[in-house]
Amino acid sequence: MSPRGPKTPITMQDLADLAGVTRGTISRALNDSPRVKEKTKARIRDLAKKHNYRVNVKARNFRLRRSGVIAVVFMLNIKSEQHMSDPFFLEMLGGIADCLAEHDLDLFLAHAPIADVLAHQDSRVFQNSDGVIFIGQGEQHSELNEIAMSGAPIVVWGAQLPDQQYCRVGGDNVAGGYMAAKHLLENGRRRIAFFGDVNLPEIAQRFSGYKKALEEHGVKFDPALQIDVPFEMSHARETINELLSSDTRFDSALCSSDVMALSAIATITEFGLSVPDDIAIVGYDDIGLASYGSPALTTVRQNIRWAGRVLVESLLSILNGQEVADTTLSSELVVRQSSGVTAPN
Amino acid sequence: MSPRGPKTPITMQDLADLAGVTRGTISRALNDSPRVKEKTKARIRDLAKKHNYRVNVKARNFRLRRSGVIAVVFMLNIKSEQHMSDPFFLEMLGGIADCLAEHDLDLFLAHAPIADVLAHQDSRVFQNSDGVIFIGQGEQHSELNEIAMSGAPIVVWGAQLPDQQYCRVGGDNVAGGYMAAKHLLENGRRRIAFFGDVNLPEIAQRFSGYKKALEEHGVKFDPALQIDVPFEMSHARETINELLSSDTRFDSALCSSDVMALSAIATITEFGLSVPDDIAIVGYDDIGLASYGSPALTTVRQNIRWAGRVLVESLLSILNGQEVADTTLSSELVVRQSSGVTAPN
DNA sequence: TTTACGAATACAATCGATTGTACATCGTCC
DNA sequence: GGACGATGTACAATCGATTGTATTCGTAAA
Repeated sequence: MSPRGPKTPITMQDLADLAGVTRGTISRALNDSPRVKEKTKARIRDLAKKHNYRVNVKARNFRLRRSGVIAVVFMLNIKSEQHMSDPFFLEMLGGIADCLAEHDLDLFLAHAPIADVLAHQDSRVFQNSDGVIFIGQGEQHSELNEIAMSGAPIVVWGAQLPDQQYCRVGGDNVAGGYMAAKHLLENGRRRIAFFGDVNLPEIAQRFSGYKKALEEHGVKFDPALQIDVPFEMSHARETINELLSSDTRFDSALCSSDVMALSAIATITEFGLSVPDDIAIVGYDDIGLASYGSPALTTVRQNIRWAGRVLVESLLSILNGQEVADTTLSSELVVRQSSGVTAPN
Repeated sequence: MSPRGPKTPITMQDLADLAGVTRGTISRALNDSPRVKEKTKARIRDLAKKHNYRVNVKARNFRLRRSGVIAVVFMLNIKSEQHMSDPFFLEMLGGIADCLAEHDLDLFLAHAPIADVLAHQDSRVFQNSDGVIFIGQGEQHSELNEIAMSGAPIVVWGAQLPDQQYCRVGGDNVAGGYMAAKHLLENGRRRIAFFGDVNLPEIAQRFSGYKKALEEHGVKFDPALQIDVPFEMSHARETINELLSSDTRFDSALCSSDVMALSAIATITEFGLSVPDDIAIVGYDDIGLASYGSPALTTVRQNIRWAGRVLVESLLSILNGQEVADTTLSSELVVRQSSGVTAPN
C-alpha cells in the first residue's frame, strides 16, 4: 500500500549529482581513499546513508574483474545427493560459509558431477568464482595437481599425498585410525573390522594407522576384515548385512564416518546382535547426531567447522598471492558412555 | 609444466577480430538471433569452440542487470548452526540446488541472522540476487508481506496464512497432524503429547489437525501435553527430560521433525522407558535417517526435494512476470515396522 | 602581487557484453 | 538502369563502478 520500494535503486552518478562532485570522488570517498578530504568524505557518507545508497555489486565485480564468489566442490565417489545428506558435509559447509561471510564473499555450491567439473576447467565452477575449495580428493589427485599447476587458486581438504602441487588442509588420519583401533584393542577386542574404501586417500591413511595399532598389540591383520563399505546409508546397510551373514566373524568395527557407524549400529541391532556387547562400533567425524543419538557414539573427532575456516583462510592467502603451507589438524578420540566398549561376552 | 592455462581468457572482441565481424554480430550469433545468417552463425560457433571462448558471466550479468543468483534464507527462530544441522534443511536445499542448476542459476546461501535480513531489504540477500526463497515463516509473516508488497520477487515455504501477500508453497500441515494423531489413536494411545512450538505457523496447523483427530475419537485434549520442544537436539533432550521427570504422563508423542523424534527416542530410552512399548513416537518430514535409523521411525512424509523444485519453479514464474498461485503439497503417513505402534503395556 | 607547490577534485578511459539504429549489399521490378 | 525492399552487418550507446591523469584551488614563500 504505502509507496515504498523504489524500483530503480540510486546510482553512484545520482549521488555524485546530489553531492555536487563526480563519480570518481564518490567512489574514493566511500572506499576511504586518502585522496578525498575528510570533511568531504563525511558529507558523502551522510548523503549516501540518507539516500540509502548501495554500490551495485554486479558493476563493481565487473570492473574489478572478480566475482566475489568462492565455489565449493564435494569430491566423493558417489552421487551428489548422497554426500549432501551426510552431516559431515553440512558442518564443513557451515564453517566455510561463516568464514566467507566474514570476508564478504558468497558461496557457490557446485553440485555437478565431479568428472564434469574437472574435465573442462572452463566450467561454471571456475568461470564464476574467484577460487575453489575441494572437499576430498576422490581418486582425482593428479587432476587436482593439474588444475593447481594451471594457476587456478584452489585449496583441497584431504590427505597429504606425494607430489602434491596444491594447498591442502586435512585431519590427521593416520593418528585417527590409530587411536580408534588402539581404543578397541585396549578394551579387549581382537577381531576389528575396518569399514571403508581404501582407494580414497584419507581412508587409506586411517587404514594404515589401524594396522599400525594392530601390529603394536601383536594382533595379526586379517584382510577379510577390511570391507569397502559405501558412505551412503542404504548401501552401507546392504554391505554390512552381507558381512554379518558371511563366515567372517568380528567383535568390533572402525567406520569411516559417523553416518556409516549409525548405519552399522542399526544393521547389527536388527540382525539380532548387540552393540556394543557383541560388536563395538567406533565412528569418525563426531557429527552432532553422534553425541545425541542413541546409543551415543564413540568416534574420532575432527573439528569440522574449524577446518572450514582454515580452508577459507588458506584460499584467501593464495588469492593474495602468498605462499600457503599445508595444514594438518589434529584429531581426538571421543569415548562416549552409552556405547562404551566393554569386554566381549 | 606444460604451458597450459591462458591467464587472460579470450574476449568477445578478440573473437570478433578473428571472425572479421563486430562484437554485436558475435553476440547475436552466439545467442542465436535471427538477424544473423545461419552460415555466419555456424562459422562463429566453430571459431568460438576452437578458441574455447566463454562469455564473461560478470559482464553479461552486469549488462543484463541481473545476477544469476537465487538466495535461500532459512527462517527458524533458532541460531543458524542449529537449522543447518537438520537434514530437513539439506534435502530441501538439494532439491532447490538441483532445480536451479537446470536453469543455469546459482545458489546463494544466506546465513545472516533473520532479523538483519529482514530489517534492511537492501542487504546482500536482496542486492545480490534475482529472487529470494524463504524457508519457513518464523514469526515474520507481516515482514514477509511487506517485502512482497515492495515488489521484491520472493517465494516462501510455509503455512497458508490470512492476508498473505506473497507466493507460498507448503505441506498440508493440518492433514499431517491429523493423520499422525489418528494413527496413534487407532493404536490405542490416548495420552498423546504434542512436541513443538505452536507459535510457528506450520506447527500451529499440525496442532489443529492433532486436536481435530482427538476430538473425532472423543479424547479430551489436555493442555499439559502440548510442549514447546525446540528443534535443536540438545535443547530438545533437556526439555523432554524435564517432561519425563514431571507428573505429566503420556503414552505417545507427535514430534515436529524427525530430528526431534530421534532426540525423543534417545531421551526416553535413556530414561529407562521403551519405545514404542511405553511411549510411541511419530516424527515429521521423513528424512533419510528416519528410515535407516534404529529403530526406523514412523513419520509424516513431506516430499522435500520436490518441494524444493516447486519453490524454484514458482519463483522463476514470478520473475517472468506471471501471477503464481499458492501450492499445497500433500503429505502421507509412513508407518515403519520396527517402531510400529502396538497397544500400550 | 606573482610564483610555486601540494592538496583536493574533475575528467575520461575502461571492464565485456547487449541491443537499437544506421548503413551496405543484393536481387527484383518497372 | 535506377528505385525499392529485404537481409545481414557495422556502429555506437549503455550498464555502474574504479582509477590513472589532468586540472583547479588555496596558501605560503619570494
